[in-house]
Amino acid sequence: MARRPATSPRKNASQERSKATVEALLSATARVLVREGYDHASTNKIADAAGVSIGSLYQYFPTKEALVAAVIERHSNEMMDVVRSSLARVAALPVADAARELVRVFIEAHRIEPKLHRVLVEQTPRIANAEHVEKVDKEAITLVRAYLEAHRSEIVVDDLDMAAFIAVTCVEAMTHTAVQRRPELIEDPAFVEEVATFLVRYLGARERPRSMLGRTI
Amino acid sequence: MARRPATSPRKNASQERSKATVEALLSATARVLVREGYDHASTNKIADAAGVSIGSLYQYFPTKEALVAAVIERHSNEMMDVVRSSLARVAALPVADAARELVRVFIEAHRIEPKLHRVLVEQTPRIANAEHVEKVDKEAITLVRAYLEAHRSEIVVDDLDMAAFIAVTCVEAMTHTAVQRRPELIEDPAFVEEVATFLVRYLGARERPRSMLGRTI
DNA sequence: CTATGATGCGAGCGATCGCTCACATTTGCT
DNA sequence: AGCAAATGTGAGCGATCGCTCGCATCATAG
Repeated sequence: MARRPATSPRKNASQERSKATVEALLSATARVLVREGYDHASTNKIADAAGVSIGSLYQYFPTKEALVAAVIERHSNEMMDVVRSSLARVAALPVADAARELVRVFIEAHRIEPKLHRVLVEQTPRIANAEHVEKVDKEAITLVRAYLEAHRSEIVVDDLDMAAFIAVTCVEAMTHTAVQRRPELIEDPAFVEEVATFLVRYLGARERPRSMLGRTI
Repeated sequence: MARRPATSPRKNASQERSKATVEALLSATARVLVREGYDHASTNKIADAAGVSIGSLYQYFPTKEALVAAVIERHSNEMMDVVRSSLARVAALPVADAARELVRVFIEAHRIEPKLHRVLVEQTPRIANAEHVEKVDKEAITLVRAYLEAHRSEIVVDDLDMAAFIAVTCVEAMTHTAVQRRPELIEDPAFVEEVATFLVRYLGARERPRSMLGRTI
């Protein structure tokens, strides 16, 4: 009898059946988190919403935090995919266009389950959260830095690390804040344009002549 | 007998004694929040830490959330004071200097109990939190907008609302992110300089000639 | 002093939480 | 079919939580 002490999550979900259980748990967790917030999202409620017994929940996730961490990981991976795949096609574009695309892709990434995103960012206990939320930014910074390196002749900033950090942090903040507090801006093309302009002027690339700037909203 | 049903907080803390109790509760709440995080900061622990009985706690604060909300209010008022008083002295300065001061004052504001700030921003239930955290930004945006209006001739942006929103949101984000994830940047004068430059270039004000930009870190 | 209201106290209630475990059912394999 | 492993079940435990309430103590006015 090699059976483990029954507690602790089962190592592998080898059969199809159990994959479905895990999937049901993850999506139920997301739903309950959105509906109840972190504090009131009890494991019993989540198991109910998943149509799964509480015992099964604890066979795949050792704690509530582990369950939420899995949801965070999945969500931030989805966001990273959007960012990665879109930024990959930008390498050859001039700075002004790349900046616009960077802004666009961050907004696009925030369209993925925005309510869940909000709960995860705002209510999730620190330990589980920081690592993954930070990961998106970290990778974006790396990608942007590589782009800036390749386009050094077009820009005037000196410290590429600093510039990439500033660019990503600001775009992320603008996007995040707009999504949470000014939803109307998300639909406004002038907003994308303005934030892109913000970036371009900082990086020092040539932009459209000022006489053409006109009103932007 | 005008005594209320004993429950619900007592209306007024008229005597000196009760003011001290309220003060003890507020500061104990801050301490326990930092030490335990929101979830594990129980009202019993807070009452203990304040050297006050749990009953007294509930005579001044109807719920745990109300108690935390009071701490949030007090903290964000302290931050607003710093921002307000410092920005008031900037009105006459040219854009480049004002931008630098804006960055500096936000960093300064984040020096007030940074650990408490972090817990309040990151772990506090939404309802109590959003209103006050947002208030600092709202007021800063108003102040910055007024400044931009007065200095319109120095800048090239068209939409002052948008510009003020972008400026404040980005400075706040840079500061917040730096405080939480890159503490070394807070002490780095080049960081202030770089973010200020970021702003100035966007606003379109004249800045030091590019030949002088040199390395900034 | 006494009386009265303001303030302080803390055992403990009811609810809920995260989580366990003994057992049942299903699946895969021979 | 038969058996073992994988997977699923849910009553309920112990802990903790937010919070109540009956009562003690303190401050002040008369």
